[in-house]
Amino acid sequence: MSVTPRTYSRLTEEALVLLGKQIRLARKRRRMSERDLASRIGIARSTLQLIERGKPSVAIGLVLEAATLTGVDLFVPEATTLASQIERVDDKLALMPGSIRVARHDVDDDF
Amino acid sequence: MSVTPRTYSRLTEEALVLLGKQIRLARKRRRMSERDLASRIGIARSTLQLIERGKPSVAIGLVLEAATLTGVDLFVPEATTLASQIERVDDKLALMPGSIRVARHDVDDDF
DNA sequence: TTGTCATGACCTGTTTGGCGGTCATAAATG
DNA sequence: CATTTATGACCGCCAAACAGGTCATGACAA
Repeated sequence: MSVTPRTYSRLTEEALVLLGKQIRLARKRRRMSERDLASRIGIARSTLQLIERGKPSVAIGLVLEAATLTGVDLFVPEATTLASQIERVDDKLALMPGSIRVARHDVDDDF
Repeated sequence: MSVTPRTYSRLTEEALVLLGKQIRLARKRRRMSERDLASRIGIARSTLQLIERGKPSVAIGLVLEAATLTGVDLFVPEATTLASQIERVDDKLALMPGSIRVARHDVDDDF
């Protein structure tokens, strides 16, 4: 008993709640009922309720699917496509060492 | 058998892959090994690997936690706090009808 | 008002995600 | 070079997510 219920950072929880509320708002803007959107995504209505409530345990794919189907943009504030962003990150990743060792004396950087 | 393996929209899959790669890059920037970051988040290394690979089935809370702990900003490109954004969405939600009915003749709007 | 339907909050059974482990390979260090 | 460690890719197990209902309440339409 008493299984230490995983904790999340404040930022994570807020982001989750915000995303859920945005989806809920977008759904209503499009005049879709919970049942409508849920069946459109291919999930149960109970799951959509968890998503709109911002529950951390929901599979991220289902949440993003709800977001895209309601027109909530995840990232991409502007015109840049996701694919191009992936390429940019890939380029940067290629410049990084293949595996990471512990720093000898000092800690991390972030410059 | 053959249980129709759930499909995701292109946008969802790309967003997932991008996010995973960004986390991976940020982790390396901070010179953390998979083991380091995983234990810091409180998850198994195998789970972090799924996150960095962009698997849709991972719990969204774990992914966002990995993002925040590595310094990848989800939304909020600027200074606006998440809490203030939540309030703004709440205000808009308050103006929406409590329940959504089907449109009489035509479909949705998006104005 | 009355009828209809959306929502909120449950609950149960089945499925599957996440954990913890192993092993081989790759890559960094000395 | 040799040594050490990170990474990639597996696998089995068990708790938990998700599906799919039910019911009460509330909100819309007519």
